[in-house]
Amino acid sequence: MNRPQRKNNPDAVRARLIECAARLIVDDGLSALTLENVAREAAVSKGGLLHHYHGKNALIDGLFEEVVDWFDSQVEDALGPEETAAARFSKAYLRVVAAIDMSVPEERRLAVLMLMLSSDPHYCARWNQWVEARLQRHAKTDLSPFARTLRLAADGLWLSDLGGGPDSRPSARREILAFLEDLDATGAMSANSPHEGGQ
Amino acid sequence: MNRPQRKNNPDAVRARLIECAARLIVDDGLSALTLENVAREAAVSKGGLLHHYHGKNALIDGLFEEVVDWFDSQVEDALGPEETAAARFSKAYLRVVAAIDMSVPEERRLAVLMLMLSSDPHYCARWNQWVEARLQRHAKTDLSPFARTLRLAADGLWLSDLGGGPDSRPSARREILAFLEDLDATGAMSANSPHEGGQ
DNA sequence: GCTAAAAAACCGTCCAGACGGTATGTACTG
DNA sequence: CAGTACATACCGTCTGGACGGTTTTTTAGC
Repeated sequence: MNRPQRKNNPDAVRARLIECAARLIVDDGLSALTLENVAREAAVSKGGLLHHYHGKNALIDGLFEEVVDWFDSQVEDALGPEETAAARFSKAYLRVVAAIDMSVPEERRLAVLMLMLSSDPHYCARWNQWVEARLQRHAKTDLSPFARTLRLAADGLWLSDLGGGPDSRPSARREILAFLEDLDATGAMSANSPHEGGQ
Repeated sequence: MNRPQRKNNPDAVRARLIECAARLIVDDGLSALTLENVAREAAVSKGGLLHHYHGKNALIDGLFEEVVDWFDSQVEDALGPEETAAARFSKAYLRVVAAIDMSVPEERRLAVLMLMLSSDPHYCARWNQWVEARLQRHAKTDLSPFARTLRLAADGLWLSDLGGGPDSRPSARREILAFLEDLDATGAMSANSPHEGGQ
């Protein structure tokens, strides 16, 4: 019944194409993202690639969408139970970013997002849109300077992951996380933005 | 064409080439960085460009070096007077990044650095080298989680500048800066890093 | 100081290769 | 048979860069 070796598996091919595109970007830089390279990596012909994605932009769009969706769901899962907890969203954001393990392909893709963000104003705008939307949804808890700082630090961590900088080492990362959580515990974020009173 | 007392000034030409390359990247994206474009912007022929920089890589390397040097000198200038102050280097780092005004061409170039960092692993490595070197020099003051967090937040701010995210607005930025300085004042960074020395 | 030679600065053209994309063919599936 | 899922071949464009020529600046010899 279940043939493990189906000859045709377009969904798998599409997934492989996205996956390979991400891998190429992260490992070899944006300039390595060519249709031919992606096709070869995914063991598909260029024509095959273009059958699934009608052009390079479609490929990149697909990749972008996929990664944002993934990140979104991760953050959603990481949200703490208390809906009124200070910096609830930003803490989840940081937790997800800090938990990234670059050796896991799925998580590796987040680096791609970072790449695209910085390289193309278009994706930049779409990312900002996502962030703004989430901030609006969590306006009660995540507009404080503390929340902003958390997200900023998360972005820094994220960037560091991409380049393998000195702060991407697990020990350094754990230190930072502990530090920020400590801040949280001591109520350092009580100095809130003009909008809200925290805690 | 008659040149009115044409003066040969190769250094100025080189500087102009770098400048135009930076401008092109920031304004029109990495893909706009072609030899022809740079040459045209700098009012030099492609041959002339290649006379000064033996290939595109040499041009980019020159640009990279220049920007890093500039940033380095800025941070050096921003270093506080007390040599033993906690997070002395990281605070200067943050100050420089936070002071970036994207409407000033010279400071705009920092965006180029960010771009190159994220797009090419090679420059990523060289940037890390710089950071590591500075961290080693300031090992006594800048290995604490607080210092790390400062730099991370600076990177986040930096990235935000590039994309015009919600945290790049002056008001948000001032809030964050004030928050971090407040942290500093309350001595939150006293919990220092356990380990020492790198590599 | 004058001049000739050498070097540096700069120009314009041409070309091989890469890249995105198209057109067409073919095998498998339902 | 129709439609999906690919492969192969090919095209037009762009880009990096090589190359040879021209002008300007420097150096050397006298």
